[in-house]
Amino acid sequence: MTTTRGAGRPRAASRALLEEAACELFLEQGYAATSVAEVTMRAGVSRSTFFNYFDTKSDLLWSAFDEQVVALAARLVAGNGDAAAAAVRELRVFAADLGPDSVALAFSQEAAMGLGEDLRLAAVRRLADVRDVVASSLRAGGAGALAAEVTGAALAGALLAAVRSWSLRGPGRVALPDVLEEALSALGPLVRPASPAPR
Amino acid sequence: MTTTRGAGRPRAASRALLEEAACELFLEQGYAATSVAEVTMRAGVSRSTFFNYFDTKSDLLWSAFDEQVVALAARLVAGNGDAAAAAVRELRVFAADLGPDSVALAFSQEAAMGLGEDLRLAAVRRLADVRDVVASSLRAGGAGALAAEVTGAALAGALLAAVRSWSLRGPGRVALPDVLEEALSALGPLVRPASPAPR
DNA sequence: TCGGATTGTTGGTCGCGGTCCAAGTTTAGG
DNA sequence: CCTAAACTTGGACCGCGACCAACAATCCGA
Repeated sequence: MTTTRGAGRPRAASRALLEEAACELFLEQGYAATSVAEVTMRAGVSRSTFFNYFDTKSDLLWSAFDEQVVALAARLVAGNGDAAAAAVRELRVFAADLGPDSVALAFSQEAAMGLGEDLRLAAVRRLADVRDVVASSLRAGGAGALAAEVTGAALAGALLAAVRSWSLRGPGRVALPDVLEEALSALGPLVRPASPAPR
Repeated sequence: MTTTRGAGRPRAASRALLEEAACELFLEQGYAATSVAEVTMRAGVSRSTFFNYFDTKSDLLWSAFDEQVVALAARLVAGNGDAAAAAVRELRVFAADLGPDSVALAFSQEAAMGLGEDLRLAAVRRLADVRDVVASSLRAGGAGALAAEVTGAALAGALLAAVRSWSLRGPGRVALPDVLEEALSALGPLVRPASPAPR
């Protein structure tokens, strides 16, 4: 615990290494048809090692997104002022910070082949993650449990729909924050008061 | 192909049988700690047979809910008038028709032990089901894909939050439609215009 | 220079969910 | 009575994820 790296064997594998190998294989054969074992084969690493870096196969596609989720959670614990407004605001920086990484791959696969149930489930799991993070923040802000969960689900649904639409149109063609604004506007006046014209 | 049931062996092992056995075991040992094999053992049926009646272990808890989802989908294909209003309206009959069945068990388990990731995933899968059904209906009604998905997610989120809250307070103590109204009201003016004061 | 202590990697085993299939059993109907 | 349809069964199979005891590489202090 000195500063950066104490004693010990240096890491032979890395998340990035596994993600690259996985992306190649997913593009070649699709997500469902690729096993964790194959990924680790190509990465030149044992299967056991995989689970030192990821909890789940689907984390390979969503790791960038998941990072943003924990960052969002961290930002929301320090909630000041209107919790709902804060949630919307922080959701916007979520969108701004999320790069066109492997997340897009998840949905591009959905476009190519009829989205496997696995992918659908992995995506909606993230929706629940965001919903719970937001709901928890709203509850801390004094909202009732039911209202907090509903609002969280609505906002999370907007975020995920935005990410999906953004990925499908090909990231780069549009900016995620813009798509998110469009998604939020579909939520109607629920969120409008919090956004003084996003420009 | 005469009228209703052609020749053949009648279904001896009914869904109800499996559901009952499952409920017992879930109450005894919890959902995660109960395997499909155990359920079929108690039901006096082979494991293979289980998958003739259910696609997934979690279907045991959610079969009543799933029925309402297909009913909802059926009702929404015949969409007349404002699709969004119709969605809200049909969501209300969804809530009215959903009895306090095994659905409640899913969430009561969540209350007892710290909800397993399995349960959480099963629940959010239903959210996605409802979202997609609603979104599909809205798209058919002329809404854009993004807006349809967002609205669907918001409404589905409200429904699931309502079902959860209703189950946790113990069904019977409150009526699901009432809880749903409360959940919808958290969505704000998005849905208000469609409900001319429910009762 | 040597021996821990620490940190990662490996192979292996295990249980479970879910799929598939070929064979067997029960029923309706000609 | 025979056949064809509907259903059940056992078994094999695969992949995910958990777990664990051994092994390897590195750092650090004596």
